[in-house]
Amino acid sequence: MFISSTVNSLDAKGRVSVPASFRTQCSEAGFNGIIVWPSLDGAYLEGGDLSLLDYYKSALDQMDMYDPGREALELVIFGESEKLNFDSTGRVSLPAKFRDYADLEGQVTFIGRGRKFEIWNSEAHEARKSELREQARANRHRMAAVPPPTQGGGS
Amino acid sequence: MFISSTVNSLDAKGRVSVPASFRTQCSEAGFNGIIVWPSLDGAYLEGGDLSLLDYYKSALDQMDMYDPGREALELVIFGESEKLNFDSTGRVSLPAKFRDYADLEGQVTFIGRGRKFEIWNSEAHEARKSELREQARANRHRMAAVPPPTQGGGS
DNA sequence: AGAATTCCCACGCTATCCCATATAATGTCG
DNA sequence: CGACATTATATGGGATAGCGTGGGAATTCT
Repeated sequence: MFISSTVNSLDAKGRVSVPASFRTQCSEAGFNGIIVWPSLDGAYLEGGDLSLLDYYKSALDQMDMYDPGREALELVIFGESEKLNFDSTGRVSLPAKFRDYADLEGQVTFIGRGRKFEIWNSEAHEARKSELREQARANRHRMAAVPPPTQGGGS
Repeated sequence: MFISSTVNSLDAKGRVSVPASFRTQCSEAGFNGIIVWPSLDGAYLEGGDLSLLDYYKSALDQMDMYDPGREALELVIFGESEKLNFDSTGRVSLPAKFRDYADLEGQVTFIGRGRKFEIWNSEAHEARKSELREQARANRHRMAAVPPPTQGGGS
């Protein structure tokens, strides 16, 4: 799982170090790099490991082959994603189109989100943080309805 | 899987470079080139590697041998397709009928779609992009019902 | 023979590789 | 318990190889 946030810097060549914990995550999934795409929900990037694409592929394979919705999803999910390899020191180089889309320069923030993660312009992410916390407060009661874990010492 | 989009240019001789990642895809499938045909849905081309024809063949084999629909599908899918070899630098030359059909000249865009890919006049594709994203947003909830991938050690 | 296509080589750009350095985290030993 | 050594991580820059592109020569087809 991708957890925690890290701020790293984007250099003049468009390269950025992927947080070490994310890297081991991804390598274990079978591809020495990350999958990145522009988010559908705002000016930021989303990313994950290779298993995510397999996940989408099986999900889409269950839809009718010529469902227009499926076609649009395929084009956006596969067409706008990029496979970015790690270099020997664990960096990826972000294509210009991605940097433009998410307004990335200087400091960028990686935010773990479980199965995937987000990449933000650090300032932009700071700006939305307080609003996010409010929204989390307002919604937290909605996630109570889960059976408790089997006994064990809940610490 | 065919993922990511690339803009390449069509030269005066009707040649265009196939994106490198697509090329390795195709070569691994056993044919040093691509399969291309005019789309049934609009003024653009679709393409894939050799395995795609097998895929369609099995799909068609499940229909009744003398189903008129099957005949039409066979004629369109197999009859309109062309195998285009890569030259030594990874280009294919698009036949005039394809260039005309998809209005290709100057810049063309290859868009990965998982099992296959699309080839568009770059301007035409840019024009439909925002609509595609909207459609993807509207449909993404429909693909939620899939068991998660068998990822590495679930912690 | 003419036209079109395919093959081949050369160029420029960009991304990738590789090494060096800086900073932080961890471990070890007095 | 604190000072130092060692490892892991992040960053910067120069060298190199890969990719896309253009044009000429050889080949094929009609």
